[in-house]
Amino acid sequence: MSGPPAVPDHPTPDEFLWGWDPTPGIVSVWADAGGLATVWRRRPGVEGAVREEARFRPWLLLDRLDDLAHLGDRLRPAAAGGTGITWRELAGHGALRFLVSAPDARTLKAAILHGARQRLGSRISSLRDLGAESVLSLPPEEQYLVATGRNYFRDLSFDDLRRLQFDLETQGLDPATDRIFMVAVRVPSGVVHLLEAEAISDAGEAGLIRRLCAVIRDADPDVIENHNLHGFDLPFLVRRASLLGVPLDLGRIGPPGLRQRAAFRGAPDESGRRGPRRVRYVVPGRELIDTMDAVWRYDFATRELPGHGLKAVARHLGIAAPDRELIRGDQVFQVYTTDPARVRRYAGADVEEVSALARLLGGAAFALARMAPRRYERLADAGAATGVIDPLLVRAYYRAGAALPAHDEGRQAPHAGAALYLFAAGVARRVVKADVASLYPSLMRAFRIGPSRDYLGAMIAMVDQLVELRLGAKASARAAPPGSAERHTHEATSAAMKLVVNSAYGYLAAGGGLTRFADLDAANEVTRRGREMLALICRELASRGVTLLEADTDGVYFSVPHDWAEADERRVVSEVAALLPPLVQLEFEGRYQAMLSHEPKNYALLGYDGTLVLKGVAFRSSRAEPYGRAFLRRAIASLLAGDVQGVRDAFVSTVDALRRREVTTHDVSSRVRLTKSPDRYQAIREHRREAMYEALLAHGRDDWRAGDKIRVYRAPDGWRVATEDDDPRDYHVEHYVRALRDNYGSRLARAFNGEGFAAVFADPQQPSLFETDFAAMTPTLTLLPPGG
DNA sequence: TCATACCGGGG
DNA sequence: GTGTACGGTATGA
Repeated sequence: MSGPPAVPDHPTPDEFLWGWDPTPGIVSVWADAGGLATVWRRRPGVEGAVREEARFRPWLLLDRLDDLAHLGDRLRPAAAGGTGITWRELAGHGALRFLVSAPDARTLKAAILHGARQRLGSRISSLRDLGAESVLSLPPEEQYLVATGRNYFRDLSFDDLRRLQFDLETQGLDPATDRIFMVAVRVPSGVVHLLEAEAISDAGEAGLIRRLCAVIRDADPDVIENHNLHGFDLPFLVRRASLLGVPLDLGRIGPPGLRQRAAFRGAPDESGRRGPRRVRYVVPGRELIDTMDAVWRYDFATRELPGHGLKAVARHLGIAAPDRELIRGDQVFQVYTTDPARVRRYAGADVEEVSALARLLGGAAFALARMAPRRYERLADAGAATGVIDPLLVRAYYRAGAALPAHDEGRQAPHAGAALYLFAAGVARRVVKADVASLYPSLMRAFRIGPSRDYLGAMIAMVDQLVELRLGAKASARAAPPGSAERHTHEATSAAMKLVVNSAYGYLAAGGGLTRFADLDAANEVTRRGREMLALICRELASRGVTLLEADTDGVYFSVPHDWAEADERRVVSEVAALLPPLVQLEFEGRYQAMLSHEPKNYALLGYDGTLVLKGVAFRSSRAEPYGRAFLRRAIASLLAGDVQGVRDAFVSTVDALRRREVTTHDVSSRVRLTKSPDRYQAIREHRREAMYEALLAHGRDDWRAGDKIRVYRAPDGWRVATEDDDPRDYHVEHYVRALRDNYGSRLARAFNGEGFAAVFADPQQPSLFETDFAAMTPTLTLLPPGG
């Protein structure tokens, strides 16, 4: 490859990121193969959206013109100003170098297929059969947005959108048999309508669906939201409406009925049911947003949510009302028959929470839609690499008039990942954490590592710009009043930029089957630089007199000598930071009284304010029994305070409490999930008995459902079911005594030598030959050999 | 015991 | 036309 080829136009990095057409206020786009784009725009504070129609020329990219040669002189160069099918050869090195367009995508497609069949045979039935290496064809809306340089939401803030939430209440989960009996609808003004079927009958349900459509048409929202909208409410509604023969007239134009698009997550495809083929519903003029997607994306970054259900998330994020009505899913309809007011409160709370959740977490997708040439609803459920970066790159090359590289499946190069070292195990004091902010994007910028085939340098230019812009967005967010729309928009912009920047590396590593510019060599170079950087940081820290504890990918824990002050800690971090390339920033992240280092990625930290944080599966197993969990926290708190006597006391008192049966049944029970239904278990019971189910049956229960969670505990003769209102304390004491030492005590073992551990966790009822002076013992730190 | 298959959510 | 990921549990060999 020679140097970068000349390209006819010179898009700016600004245009890579933001497009170039300043048209403000676009809230939805719908385009068809005939080259008609319908655009809805609104002005802040004005209730109605304006509908505009625009003509565009459908276009696609080909690797050759051969298949259009049969058109003869009906195929004309774009420069000659033809109105039929035209072509233009793009500059640069990419395989997809012919931009062809026509007034109608269908005639263009038909012409290509006609030629392709002559060349390759009749098995070619769609453009897809030509392969991604030969053709790039975008959905009509994206063709329009790429070609015009327009984007959604310019000059709008999230609160300028007209958003509507609706939530179905049904008799059950199966639309073949269960009816919709209530729908809660929150319209953009904030008013909540509770629509109810006048009777539990075909006519009653059909009337309910008609009223739902009428409320939505009246409110005329830009956006329709719910939690699991695409996984439950829409497919359920579509199915019921079809069974009842009610038209679903929800769009802003066109005939009634929802359209479908292929999606990875969504409802199962009704026709073919092999593989992960799913569909999502689409409607002209409105964006259908599932808050579960936003929750998913949020949890991917934070990994702190207890679950992804609406109620759990709302509670966790502090948007659930304190008196929030809760009803178990399988009881909703039954409660409705006896206490309908309760179900109304419940359904109303659902839509209120969805609205708050969408506002809290939906901003990132909103901000992305101001950059990438895709519909807002697509950006809300797309992965960052294929869903955001790829469209941005395609637009950058289109704008430059530059040929696009085709997907390259490439080789499956072995990929070396991040570095992980455990330098020491046991208890360390005066611990400091230092880490590199956004390590991988920083390395890409610092060493100019980008996809080798990105000859415009668009990806690095975008990462550079996003990182810089994000600093500005963060500052603007801080400057804006808390809770204001302005602050919200800036925070969302910052979050969206972080998402894109952090996925740039993932884009490289994803492999050519997924992303157009994938480059495993570049990805390997990023991780290699990362390992090198981490090793350098560790080496330089160690040479300044600290003790290294654990290093993982982009951060390192170390302990400092006893006579160092915080200023000394900060000084070594800045000294080492100064040795790194300018764009790689090592930061002082935190300091702790003490750390228990157990295994890689498994440790406990005691802050100077006394807070104890446990990290890793060894310390936070969901199956852990409450008594063990409580013991572990108490013992580790003592251990990190250097109080071995306290650890011994925690163990002895827990053992004593078990033997005196002072521990409740609940506290020795653990939560398990039932996977077999009663029927299924009965079917295999003679063949193979399973303790959990036997316990349930012995408990007199045969009405459970697959997926239910129960608590069980060990009795001397097997497993039993623990219930809320019964506390028989007939558990197998010695089983739990053993578990206390083997499952929980063992997590402190690295802080002792063998004899010390044996003494601390010795059975209090079996006096040893000599007394141990626990108060004189100190937890130890063991330096591990490199590579261990 | 280890490998793999499947789940998450919605009423 | 799409293209997730991650940690847990259940299962089967």
